[in-house]
Amino acid sequence: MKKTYSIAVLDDHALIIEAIKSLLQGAPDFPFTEGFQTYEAFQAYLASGKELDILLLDIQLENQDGIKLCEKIHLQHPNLRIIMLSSNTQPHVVMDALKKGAKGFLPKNVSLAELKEAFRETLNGKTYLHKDISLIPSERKTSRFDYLPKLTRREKEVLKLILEEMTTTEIAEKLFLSPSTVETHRASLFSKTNSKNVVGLIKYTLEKGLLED
Amino acid sequence: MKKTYSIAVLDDHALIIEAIKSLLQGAPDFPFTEGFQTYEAFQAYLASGKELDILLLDIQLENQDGIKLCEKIHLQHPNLRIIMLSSNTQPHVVMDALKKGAKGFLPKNVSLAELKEAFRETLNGKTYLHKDISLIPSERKTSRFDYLPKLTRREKEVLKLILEEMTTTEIAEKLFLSPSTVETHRASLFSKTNSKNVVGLIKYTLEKGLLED
DNA sequence: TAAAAACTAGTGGTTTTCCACGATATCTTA
DNA sequence: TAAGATATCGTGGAAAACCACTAGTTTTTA
Repeated sequence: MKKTYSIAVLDDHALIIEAIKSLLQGAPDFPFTEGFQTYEAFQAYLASGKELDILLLDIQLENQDGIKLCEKIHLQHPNLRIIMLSSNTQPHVVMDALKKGAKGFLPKNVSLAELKEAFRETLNGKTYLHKDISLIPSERKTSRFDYLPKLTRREKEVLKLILEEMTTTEIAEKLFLSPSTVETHRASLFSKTNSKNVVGLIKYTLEKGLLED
Repeated sequence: MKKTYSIAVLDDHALIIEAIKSLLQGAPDFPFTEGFQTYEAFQAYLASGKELDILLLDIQLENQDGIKLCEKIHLQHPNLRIIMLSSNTQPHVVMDALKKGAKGFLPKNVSLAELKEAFRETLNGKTYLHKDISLIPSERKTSRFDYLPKLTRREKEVLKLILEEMTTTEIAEKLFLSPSTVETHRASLFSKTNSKNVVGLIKYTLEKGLLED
């Protein structure tokens, strides 16, 4: 396990960046790494090969929808923990962000203690939500956030190979199965994701992180 | 040679104007003169007979195409140095702006040092481009930003409908085209994204944000 | 204005997907 | 141990995707 984790902030207000930065001076194990005011600057940083563990992302950037941005970043960097910063804690907003890959939700006036707590939780693969944030009870009952369909071992294997642009025949050969069997697994993948065809399946997989871990 | 030069910013985001303004407080020889959020305000200023040496112009104003604006301003005020502000550093965009009279190109998160450097260069009749900007398309591999293939209008339309799980026939009907035509567009989408089939195309589209904007 | 790019549409294929069935074997767990 | 889920494979067929061409028209750009 690593000793320290790198933390970045993407928020168009320099003030927020500064606030987080100064907060984190009290947490040596979570060193503030970088602040970005634009998505482009953030992209450039990651493109240069730098590593990052956690991103604090403003939900309302200048021109961009932070949740969409979250989705995009999440697709490109599945291992990066994204924690949304927002004063808007409406349940549907929170749910939406979580579905698009956010791992946490904090208000902008977060305390150091809570910030650290959120970091620990998300690094452990959990989801952290600020106390005041309550999800709609009916949506809460399942797991912590999403009702992702459960895929069987074989279905996952087949799905991974579909993602690699392989045809049914190729997958069958690779897994030493009959094409019929692979077709059966495909069919059950469509059914589980309510897709009409492979396009829907791929979209579902990428957008909801169906294949993660 | 003058001792000081007047600098103005035309950008619809007040934040950017403020950012530049505060940056320039560290450069007494380049006093910040005025910030404008609309072209009309800028025009009014010049019409009143005030002088201006350099204009920092946002490439993406609210409703206007900054490059066209650049051309217009340049025709009216040939001696005014126009430096474009943009996060979009695609070669063709840069080339386009330069052809329309821009003398420089900078990202919005420019540093004071670079800003001053750009001013000096352009005042000397040269052209200044941010270091990450490459005019040669074949060098884009070295650029920090991913190269995205340029899709035509029709290709984008077709791609959007593919994303909606529509079949070729359905797309053809919706766009009032022959299925053959839709197939042609599909084929060129595959070719442009180096995909073997629709799976690769969808992955590419979602992961690289091909369809954005 | 000439060249290039985009858009259109076709022929005639082959391959792959997707569907609707049925059916047996194994593994898991209540 | 019985039920249920998972994994396996089949037939047959319709629909869709994909390929390799050609080629005329329109729009854009140099």
